[in-house]
Amino acid sequence: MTIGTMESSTTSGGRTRREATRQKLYEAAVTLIAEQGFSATTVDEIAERAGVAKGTVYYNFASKSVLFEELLRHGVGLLTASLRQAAEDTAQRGGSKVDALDAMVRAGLVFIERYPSFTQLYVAELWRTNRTWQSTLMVVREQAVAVVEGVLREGVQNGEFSEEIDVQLTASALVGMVLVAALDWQAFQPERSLDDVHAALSRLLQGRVSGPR
Amino acid sequence: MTIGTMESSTTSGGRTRREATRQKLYEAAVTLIAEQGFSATTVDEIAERAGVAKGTVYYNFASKSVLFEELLRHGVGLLTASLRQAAEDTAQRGGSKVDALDAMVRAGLVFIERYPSFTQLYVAELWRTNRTWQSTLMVVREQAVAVVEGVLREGVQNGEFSEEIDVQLTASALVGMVLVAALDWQAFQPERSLDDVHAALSRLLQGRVSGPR
DNA sequence: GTTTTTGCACTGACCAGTCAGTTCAAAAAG
DNA sequence: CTTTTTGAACTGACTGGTCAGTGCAAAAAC
Repeated sequence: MTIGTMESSTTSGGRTRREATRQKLYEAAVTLIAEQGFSATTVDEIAERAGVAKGTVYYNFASKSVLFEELLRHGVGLLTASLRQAAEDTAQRGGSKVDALDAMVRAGLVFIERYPSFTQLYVAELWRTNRTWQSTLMVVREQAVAVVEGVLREGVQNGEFSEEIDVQLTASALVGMVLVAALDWQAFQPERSLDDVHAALSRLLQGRVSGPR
Repeated sequence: MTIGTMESSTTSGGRTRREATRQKLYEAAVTLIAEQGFSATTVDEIAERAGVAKGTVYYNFASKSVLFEELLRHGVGLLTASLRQAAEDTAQRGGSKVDALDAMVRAGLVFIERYPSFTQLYVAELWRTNRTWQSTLMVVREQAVAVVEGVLREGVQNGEFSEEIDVQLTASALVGMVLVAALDWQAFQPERSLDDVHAALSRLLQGRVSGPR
């Protein structure tokens, strides 16, 4: 995706070049902001890491905040698509709703393994208040959680889940479970395999924690 | 602060006033940093919110970072104590390990309800890298998670939990479950009662999600 | 008399955003 | 095929402002 950048290609000029620059800026920004936070990250740093002049940042994005917001939108878009895909695939394969949740847990882990910095940054900003990009975060959160809530609701309807479960809270809790477990995995035991982590979470998800019954 | 005495250890007077000022500064800082993040929060703001002169901040703390670090230590100390208490009480009452976990979930919720800003701020900083207070965060995280891990381990030993569970990961996941559910609760449905939220999480914890038996 | 707080002026570093100027590939003209 | 023009993309020095931290004399608290 980012490689190459040999010109040619494209029908009408320059478009490709710009896209490549934006991509480089996203990648630079995501790492730096994950490490240091938004305010502590300077535009100069982002430009330098992307191998681009500062002016280029402002040629491509209206401001530092706008760059960040577009980054958020882009990233959560990827996650949401992936979760939806997982749920759909399970349904088509005739799997149960628990299977769907399990597949989504895995999709979440895959995402976090692939984009750890983005995840870090997202978590760090999500519950802040008074920030300009607050609304962007909300919208984007809504989308992702809605997928989980959808599966839970369907499960309640078809009798697979108890009618007494609190869909909203349970969805939050599940997201939190995966999020924190995955971040800890990446931060403190990155050598472990995804399957390994997934197995542990599966067990928890399916209530197979208590002893041999 | 440099060498020697200066620490005349005023038994009655001085201690209290200073302590009160520090407390005011903690409270001001915790709110502001939770809302805006560390870097975006200025020392002038903290002083103003605490109703104190800027010089006082520097009389009481060596720097902005030090103020923040001591804040972290102080806050997590409270949480850890509370979790330990919950586990202990359950044990003394002869409850099972699941009961202990459940009690700890509740203790966590109580803490977050009481100190939502601190929790926000903590989550926002925990997985960052390259920060000066990184080590403080780690130590402090270790303490809290260790309490949960302890209970899980005891549960495995006495046969209440499966031997196959991954203690470390499961502990992370449980912490994440409570953390995210509680933050969402505070942020998006603050009108709900603690009992309500606790009930929903209990259900999840005890695997009573799947249908009517 | 000692500790703590105040108020305020000051400094030096740092940083978001700007803008006049440069680059260069492709289109138009010759 | 060669030369000229065009304009989108990019550059980096510069500006105006902000902020952590200092210094200190005087007041307040103890």
